[in-house]
Amino acid sequence: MKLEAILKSDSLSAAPRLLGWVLCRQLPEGLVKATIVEVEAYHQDDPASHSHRGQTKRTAPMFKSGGHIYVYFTYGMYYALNIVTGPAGVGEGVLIRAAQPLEGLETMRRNRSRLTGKACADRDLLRGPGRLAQAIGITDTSLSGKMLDKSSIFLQQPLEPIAAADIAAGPRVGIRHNADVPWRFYVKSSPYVSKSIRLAAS
DNA sequence: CGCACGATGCGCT
DNA sequence: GCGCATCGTGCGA
Repeated sequence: MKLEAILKSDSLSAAPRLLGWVLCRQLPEGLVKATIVEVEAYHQDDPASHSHRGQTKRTAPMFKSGGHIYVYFTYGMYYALNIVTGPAGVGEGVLIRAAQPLEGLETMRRNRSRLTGKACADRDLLRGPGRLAQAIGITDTSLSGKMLDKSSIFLQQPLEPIAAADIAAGPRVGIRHNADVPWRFYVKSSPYVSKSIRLAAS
């Protein structure tokens, strides 16, 4: 399936289809690549979504057309990366929660250790939205509202398509409202999904 | 191991 | 003020 078609669809359809796509980020030190293994869908009618209470300066990118980027800052210290989906005017998107490192491991390790001061296992480099953003060098919200490809972030087609049988759905992580709906999607066989999910799945 | 809590700043009521 | 689409640490078993 073409990326354009995926990004044009609503977040619930787009989220599982983004699994397996390769997230790429061009940094001064070099190119960094990782395979997306865990995502969550958020849309306007969803009380857990930032777009639910309407458009604000912060959430405006969510209301742009599919393929834009939405970056938000939370818990006083973490950033999280979302891919906006759907038509312009509708506030929805897909949170990238975890990925498997492919290229630029050195750069990612350096980016992560810069904050903690400690070494980080390869498996943990991109496990969780906050860590993922750190590893690929997102240190502010300046990418929010930019378009994929026209910025330093873009997606490449999966090296191998993820089998439908290898995709699982479950409740989303860390939210209060609408916490029961199974709008988190992840690659069942991947050891790179976040820990709470692996516990929930096992 | 698992669990509980503190860090830390911005958007929203 | 409060709460957050989180993470690392420190403690006890």
